[in-house]
Amino acid sequence: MSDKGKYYITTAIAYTSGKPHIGNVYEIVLADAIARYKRLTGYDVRFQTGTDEHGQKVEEKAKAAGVTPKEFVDKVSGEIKEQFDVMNVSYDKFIRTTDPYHEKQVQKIFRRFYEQGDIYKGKYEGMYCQECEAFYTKSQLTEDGKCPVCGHDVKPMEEEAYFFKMSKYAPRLIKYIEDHPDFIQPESRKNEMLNNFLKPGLQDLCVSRTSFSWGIPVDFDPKHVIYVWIDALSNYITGLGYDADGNSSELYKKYWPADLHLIGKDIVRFHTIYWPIMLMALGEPLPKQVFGHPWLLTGDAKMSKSAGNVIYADDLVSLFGVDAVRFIMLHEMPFAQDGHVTYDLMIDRINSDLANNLGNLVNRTLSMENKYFNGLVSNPHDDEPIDEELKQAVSDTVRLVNAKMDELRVADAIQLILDLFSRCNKYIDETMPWSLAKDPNKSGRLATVLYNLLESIRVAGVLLKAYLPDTADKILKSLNTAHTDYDSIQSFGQLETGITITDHPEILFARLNEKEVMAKVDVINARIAKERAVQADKKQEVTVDDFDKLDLRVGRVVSCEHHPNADKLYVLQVDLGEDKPRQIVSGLASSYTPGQVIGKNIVVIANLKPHVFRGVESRGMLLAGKNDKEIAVVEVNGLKPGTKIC
RNA sequence: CGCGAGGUAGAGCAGCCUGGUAGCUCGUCGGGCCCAUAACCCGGAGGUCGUUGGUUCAAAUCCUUCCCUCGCAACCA
Repeated sequence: MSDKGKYYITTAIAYTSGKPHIGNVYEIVLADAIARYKRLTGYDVRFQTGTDEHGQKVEEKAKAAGVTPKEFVDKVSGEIKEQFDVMNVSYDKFIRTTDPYHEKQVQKIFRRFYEQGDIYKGKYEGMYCQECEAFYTKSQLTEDGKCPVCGHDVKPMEEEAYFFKMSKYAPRLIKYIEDHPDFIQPESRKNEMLNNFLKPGLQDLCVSRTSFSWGIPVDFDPKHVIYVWIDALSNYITGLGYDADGNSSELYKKYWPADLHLIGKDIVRFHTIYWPIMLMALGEPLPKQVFGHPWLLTGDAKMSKSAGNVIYADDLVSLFGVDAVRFIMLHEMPFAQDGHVTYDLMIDRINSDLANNLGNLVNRTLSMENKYFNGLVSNPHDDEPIDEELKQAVSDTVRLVNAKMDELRVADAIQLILDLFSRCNKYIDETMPWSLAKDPNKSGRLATVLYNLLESIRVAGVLLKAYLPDTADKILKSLNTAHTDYDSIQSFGQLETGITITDHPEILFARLNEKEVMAKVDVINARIAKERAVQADKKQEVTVDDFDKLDLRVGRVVSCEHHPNADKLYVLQVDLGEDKPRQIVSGLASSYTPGQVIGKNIVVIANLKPHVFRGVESRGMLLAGKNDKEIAVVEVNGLKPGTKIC
């Protein structure tokens, strides 16, 4: 096979805050399909993924779990790797930001930026509001210099931090982006970056923190830890063996710059602005392309544990098998728009595309070859004009798949292969082999027809290696062919004659019964709900004294209006049996109309410290149950306003 | 008027950049076939392409009005 040179592809590294769901895993599978395709077509591919393990969130989660941060990330990084591995992903390197080599290089990189003047020690200045315990910039304050939220006085406070001078490199970056139209994909994101961030002017980026300690320390100023940007983004080069002192590895020299950074659309900014600028500061070449892929959603909602719609890769694999899950992930995702999956849809697609179209085609073809020729492949070239259409479809598919993959349109590429299987099914109807078999004089024609089918299947099988590797192997193995590389599908007719195919055609994808699958899904969902409940209950124990501090009262809602300045808030007047009603601001707008709230007998925390929400004071808080979708207020009936609750 | 995406047959989507008889998959109805995993092949029904106005010989496609949905931001103590 011709050597087309190197191809370095990376995914974003996954943050070790918990077990990743299929939305997270999708990115790795997409990268895997691209990596496998590039390998198939003759590139020397290196594919890197890994985990991002530092930061405040990890520190807090570890504390809550009662383990050290390192113990915590060791566990979660392992879980993440399992989720990747279960998808049969062919990465060459799994990097962790806690790897000693990475940590050392990040320190060196940071120091180098500092020494060459790109990073300076500065002060994070802000106006601090004690009431809100929050920082505000001067421009955020009210006209008379008060806190924009609560209206109290603020005082200047400063915190020491290191900053990266982003603006220095901005003109070069703008030129680079404009000169390389393919650098940011899809193109809409390119405009977003230029118009929203680069052209208005870049702010210097704060690159260190003192507020937590789980991170790589600045070696010359150890009370600072290096913040996520420099730490996480550097993985793309440290994973190859980059050395900031100039002793980079051969691997690095061979593979850098990256040909493709595959990332989620939410972090395009970091990869197309901060990362390139860091590379400029290091004097290293920029990645050739950054692709911000869309999201994989369940139903029409983003996956989240609290919403109860999480789906994990290992569960799906246990239900459908690896290749079916890979197929769903790769095929159901549009190029630039979020993809939606549900169990219904998955069952539907697996049945129609994989079982009926692909699986059945292979099965019926192999069966006929066995039945009519004992599996012995021959090609007497008893050709007819109709065959040309099939052969044309085969060579078109090879060519078009390549074109789609060049544009990273993986779903379209897979669809082309499915269309080829479909064309083969049609060819069977056109030629009617069972009918040829009845006439001994047409044996040559029959053999030719079956040869054309087997060869078409072989070509499709080779192409499938990138997307459904196990299935591709099964197909090619059952044909017993030795011709399985990309060169062998450049012209029709490379399938050997004289070979014997398997006499036990395997069912590649069994048809799924929706009821059976959904029963299993219920079991899985119950398990996930239980896991969630266990986690949610993990609050610190309190004493009766703690509870007694709360003054809970029955209140009757007298009126309810929209907050003048906030969509989700209502302003309620609540009768608590006092002289006059209390004003309470509450976030009920997403679940109730004002009319539904008025007249309700609710529970209010009467002694909560007053708080101002966007200019409206709230004196108390009402109790309500809440998940990601809806809110339901706690109601009591038959008690007078003001009644104490204990 | 905070930023962005989208509204095309019962469902899910393509087409829009580069105007020219509206397409795909699933479902549905009818037919064919029997090699195969009740599968495969053919055909039908079903859409005034969210709304208003405009440009044009011609608009799903370009411009414009309004409506709706979904992300993000703000805000939900």
